[in-house]
Amino acid sequence: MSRAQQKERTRKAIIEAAFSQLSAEKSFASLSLREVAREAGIAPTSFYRHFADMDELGLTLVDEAGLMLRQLMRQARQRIEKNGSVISTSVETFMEFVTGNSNVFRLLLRERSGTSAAFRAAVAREIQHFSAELAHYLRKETACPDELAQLQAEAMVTLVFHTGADALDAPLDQYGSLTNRTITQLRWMAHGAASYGRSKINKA
Amino acid sequence: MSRAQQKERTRKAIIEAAFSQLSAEKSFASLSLREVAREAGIAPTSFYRHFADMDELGLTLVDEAGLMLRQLMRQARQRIEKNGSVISTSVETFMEFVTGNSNVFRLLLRERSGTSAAFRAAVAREIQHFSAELAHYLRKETACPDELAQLQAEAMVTLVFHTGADALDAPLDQYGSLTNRTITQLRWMAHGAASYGRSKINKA
DNA sequence: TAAATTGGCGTACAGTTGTAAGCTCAATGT
DNA sequence: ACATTGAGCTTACAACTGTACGCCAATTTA
Repeated sequence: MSRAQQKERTRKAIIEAAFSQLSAEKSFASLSLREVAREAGIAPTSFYRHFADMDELGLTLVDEAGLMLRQLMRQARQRIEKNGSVISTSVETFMEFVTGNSNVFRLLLRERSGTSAAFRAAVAREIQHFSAELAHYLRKETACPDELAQLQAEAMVTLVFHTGADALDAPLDQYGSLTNRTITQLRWMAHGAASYGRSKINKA
Repeated sequence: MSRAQQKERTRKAIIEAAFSQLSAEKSFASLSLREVAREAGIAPTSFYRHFADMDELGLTLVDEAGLMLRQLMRQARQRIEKNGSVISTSVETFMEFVTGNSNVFRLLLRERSGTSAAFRAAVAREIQHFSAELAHYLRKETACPDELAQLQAEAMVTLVFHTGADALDAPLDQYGSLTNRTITQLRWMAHGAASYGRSKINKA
C-alpha cells in the first residue's frame, strides 16, 4: 500500500475513534489525545503526524459533521420535491438525522456553545448553510422578501435544533409527539410571517 | 463568629470562586476541584466538607442560576404591568440579564446540553418555569387554550435563548439589532399561533 | 543503488488531577 | 470544666495528562 494511502487510513482511524468516543456522557472537550490514539491503534505521539493538536482534530470533526448535514439537506430536498410539504418533510428528515447520527448531532449542539471561539464559529457556519437552504424554499413558496425569509428560516432552524436536543433525552416513543409539536410551531411561524408581513406592508 | 456562620461563608466562597472562573473559554466541566479550592482560599481537601464532589457543586450553581432567572422574571413582570408589551419587554429584560450575568447564562446554556443528565434535567426545569410564566401572560393576552399557549411559550423561550447565545459572541453594538430581530420572530409566532389556531378551529 | 523522507514507536518527564489518612484546634454541648 | 465535634490543614499517592526527543524501517526520490 502506498504511503499516502496508509497515512490517510490512520487519519480516518483517528477521526473514527474520536467520533466513537463521543456520547451523551462524553463531550469532545473531555476526550484525551491519548485515549483517542489508543482507540485508533497508534502511539500517543503518532497522533501529531496527523494533527497539530486536539483542536485541529475537533475542527475536522465539525467539518465532517457539516458534510453530513449537507448530505441531509440534499436528501430533504429530494423528499420535498416529491412530497411537497416543506415543513413536515424537513422536520421529519432532521429527526431521522438526529436519531441516526446522535453523536454527530451532539457534537454540533455542544460545540455551538462550547469553550472554543473557533469551534463556535465553525458550527455557526454549518448551521448558516442549513438555514440559507431553508430560506431558499420559503422564498419560493411564500414569495416574501429575502430578508424576511432568512429571518424566518433562522427561527425555524433554531426550533428544529432545539427539538433535536430534546429528542436526545426523550424516550423513542415520544419522537412522534416532539415532531408534531415542532411542525405546529413552524406552521405558526410561517403563517405569522406571511400575514404579519402583509399587514405591515398594507399599513405602510 | 459562630461555626455555622463561618461554614456558610466559605461555602459561599466556593460557589463564588466557581462562578468567577466560568468564562467564554472555561466551562464548568473544565473547572478543577483544586483550582476552585485555591481561589476560594481553602485546601483542596477542605472542599469535601461542603460538597461531596464537583457535581454537587455544579447542581448548586445551576440552582443559583435558576434563582437569578426567577428574579429576572419578577422584574419582567413588573415592567410588563407598566409598559404593556409582553414581547418586547420580555426580550429586552432577558437581553439585559444575558449581558449583566453572562457567565450565569453561559452555565445554563452549556449545561442544557452538557454531559451530565442531572445537569440537563436541572436546567430544563429552570427553563420550564420560565416558559410556564410566559405562557401565563400569553393566555391572558390572547385568550387561547392552555396547550397552545404552552407550546407557543416554549418556542418563544427557545428563540430568546438562542438570541442570548448569539449575543455572547456578538459585539455590543449589535445587541439592538439582535433584539429587534427576535422581537419580530416572536411577533410572527404570536400572530401565527393566534390566526392559525382560529382558522383550524373554523375548519373543524 | 544510494540517499532522503516520514509514519510510527518507545522512553521519559514535568505537571495536574482527585482523594485517602490523619492531625490540629477552636467552637459547641454537657 | 471537660469531652465532643467538625472545619480546615498537611502530607502522600497513584493515575493520568500532553509532548519533547530520538530511533527504526519502509517507502519514495534521485
